[in-house]
Amino acid sequence: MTDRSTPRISSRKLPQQARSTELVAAILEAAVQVLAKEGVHRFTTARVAEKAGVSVGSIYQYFPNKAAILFRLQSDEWRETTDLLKEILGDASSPPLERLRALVIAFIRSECEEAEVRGALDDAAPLYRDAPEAQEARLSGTQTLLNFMIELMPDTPEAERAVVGDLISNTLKQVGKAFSETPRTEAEIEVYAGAMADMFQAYLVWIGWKNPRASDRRRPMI
Amino acid sequence: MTDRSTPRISSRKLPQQARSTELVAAILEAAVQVLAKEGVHRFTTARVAEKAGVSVGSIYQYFPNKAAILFRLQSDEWRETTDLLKEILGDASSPPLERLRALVIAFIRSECEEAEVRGALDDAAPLYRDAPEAQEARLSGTQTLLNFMIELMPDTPEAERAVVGDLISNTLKQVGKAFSETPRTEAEIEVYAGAMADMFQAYLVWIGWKNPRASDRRRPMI
DNA sequence: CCAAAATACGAATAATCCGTCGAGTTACGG
DNA sequence: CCGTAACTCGACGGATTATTCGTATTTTGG
Repeated sequence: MTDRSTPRISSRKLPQQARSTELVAAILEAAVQVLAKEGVHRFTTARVAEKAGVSVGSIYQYFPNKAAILFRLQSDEWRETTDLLKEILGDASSPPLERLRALVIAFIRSECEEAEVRGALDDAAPLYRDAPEAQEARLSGTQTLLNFMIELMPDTPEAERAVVGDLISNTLKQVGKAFSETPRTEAEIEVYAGAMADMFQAYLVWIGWKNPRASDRRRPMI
Repeated sequence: MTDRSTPRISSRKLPQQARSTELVAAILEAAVQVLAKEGVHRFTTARVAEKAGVSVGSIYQYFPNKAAILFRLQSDEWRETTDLLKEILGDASSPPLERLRALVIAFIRSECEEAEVRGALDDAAPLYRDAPEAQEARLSGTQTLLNFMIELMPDTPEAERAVVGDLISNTLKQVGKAFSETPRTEAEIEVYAGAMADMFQAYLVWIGWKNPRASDRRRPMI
């Protein structure tokens, strides 16, 4: 790897004809398989090329380097997850704490479903972590949750809300990741995610009770 | 790396004379420096040897492979942290929830202090994660906390207590790790760790309130 | 002071891997 | 139908690295 300080990691050029589009798709699919079956330290351009039925050179037509393939996979996953969260949070009909609970369960479940690939992607993180695109993407993912915190803690001072939001979203992300690293049954998932939701709820209720203020009549939180 | 399925990772042989003891110490010290300054992917036996002022061959007298050096570093850190926790939890004079708070703050602070090395060690985890010694060590670290949970939730059924304990210790560990990945001021540490302790406390109080039972008179939890 | 054991050395080995390049192939536009 | 551009190929260069092993040096015990 050419190991410049901030490696380019976006696409080298975009596929224009049909065959090259398929080629990129084949590469990505093969990459997932190689990653899941062999792990990061066996994840080589040669192996991906072989699995995809293309040549190494072709990979480098559309990916500037190996890390770019991994980043692309991670990027796609992030997008999917963000969409999932947005969908749940967008349903304004159910009360905030219920939406939070639904979100926790959905998130944990989603992590467990693709644990194989995600675990390997985390191992590979050092390869693309420093790229500016990655930092950007991570930030945007967190932002969605932080905005939702305003709904959950309308009467909490901005500064405290930021800390609490950071704590909750980090817990969700990090603990969810660790939890999904070992295979889980659906029952285990529900119990654990339920407990996590309970913890968030107890915390938020306590915060709400600590900062009563508010226009006096407001639907209680639970 | 010889990449056998379950690589030996413990010491190859023990130093017997004074010079070899110093040599091992020099290797470990150099390893820390290389790791902190260069990162995992620059962590090579050659670089460690050079920094330590010894030869590559000497390294392999006492470490079966590169991963063993990293595992040894991680192992030492785990031991230190475990001792720290035991010390705090052992003080039977202060009430459980206060000890938990002290523990959270001490743990987070300790993570932040050695963030440089720890971050790199996490990146290196794939290299030794599968070794039986590592799995064992991880387990023992968690056990200390789980035992403490009995004190915190005397009236909670065993099954639930296990889940809650796992959730709390995972949160502490994982979120602490993520938090320490960016440099923090002492003030930030206290705010964040305080918030985490608040969250645990709110959760535990809520659980205690949900499972009242108990021999009626028992010192209330807060 | 000597023999044997422990220790230290570092060049050599064997393997791996990323990314390039020039030649060959396929599709497209006119 | 042909010239050009897009595309694909895969051997090869260049670089890095983990680990070994024969040799040299130092310590120890007697």
